[in-house]
Amino acid sequence: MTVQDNDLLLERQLCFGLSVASRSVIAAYRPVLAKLSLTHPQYLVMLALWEQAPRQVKDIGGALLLEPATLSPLLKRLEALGYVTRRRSEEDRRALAVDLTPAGAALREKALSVPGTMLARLGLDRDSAIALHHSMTALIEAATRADGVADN
Amino acid sequence: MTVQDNDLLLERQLCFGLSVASRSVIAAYRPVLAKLSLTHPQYLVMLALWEQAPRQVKDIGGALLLEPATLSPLLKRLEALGYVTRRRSEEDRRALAVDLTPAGAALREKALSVPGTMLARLGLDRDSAIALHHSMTALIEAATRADGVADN
DNA sequence: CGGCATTAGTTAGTGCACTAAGTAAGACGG
DNA sequence: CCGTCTTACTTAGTGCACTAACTAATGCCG
Repeated sequence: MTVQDNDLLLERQLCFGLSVASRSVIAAYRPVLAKLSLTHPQYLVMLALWEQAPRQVKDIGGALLLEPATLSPLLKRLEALGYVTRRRSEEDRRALAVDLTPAGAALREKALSVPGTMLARLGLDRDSAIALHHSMTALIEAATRADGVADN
Repeated sequence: MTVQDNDLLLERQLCFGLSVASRSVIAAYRPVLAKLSLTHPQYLVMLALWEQAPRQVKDIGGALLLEPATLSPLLKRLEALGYVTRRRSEEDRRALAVDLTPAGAALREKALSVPGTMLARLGLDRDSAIALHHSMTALIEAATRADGVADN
């Protein structure tokens, strides 16, 4: 078995570990978020709106690194749930002003317990969580930078 | 701003960072894997088969932590690509024996360069990759263990 | 002004991932 | 044996995520 052959195994552990970890953690969120009637991506959008509202689709997409085409139907589902409103902006009628409804704003109170619950579920203390966050940030930075580069 | 309010921000960084990192890294793989005509999940299945073939759907699912319902159509696409065969097992006609075609086995040679290319693209050395892998493994372990636990 | 490129969202199409329900084959107890 | 339980996979339905193509509003330049 050559060095490259070994890489094919190691590498499986790495890229693979990342996607499995992501799916596993999202799965761990599922029952917790179900109490808010939210999926994980919907939860992230709500977090973005709780930090600032109203926001444009483009702005939310920039914050979450999601394509407008992904957000468009997701936001309609949040609207159907009664958590957000979608209306064209007055100043620029191309832009959509996504805002919280009273129910959406109120949901924040119920969401306050989510982080604590999840850290406990995952058995993480703040330090590990922060360390993990640093790794993820560095990876994101490297991966998005790699996007523009011509590879061979 | 209370401690819990702060958590809602920190936590956004964590769970969120993980899923963004996963998507970003998969996106970085995309152009590399396109040369093999594979998506990232398809690549993971091929890695599993290069390690051992033939394998049952259940077995592959166990290795990749994927539901049979996810693999079923994915394997049909790999079959359509000419990389694998799907036929009922002789011993147990419920089970599907997923095996490599000559083209699928040959593809492994082209895949040998992927790990190196990706580590370079992501600017990771082996040590960081291994450290990252440890974090991911611990997270997966914690998240899947949390699955069974009754939460409140 | 008037035309034309740019920008913000939406729609269509493909593929992944999950849950729930269905089918078919093996296993097992009476 | 025969019915029942279990197991392996498939199908249906929902939702996320991406690319490409489209619509509509804005901005800009001559």
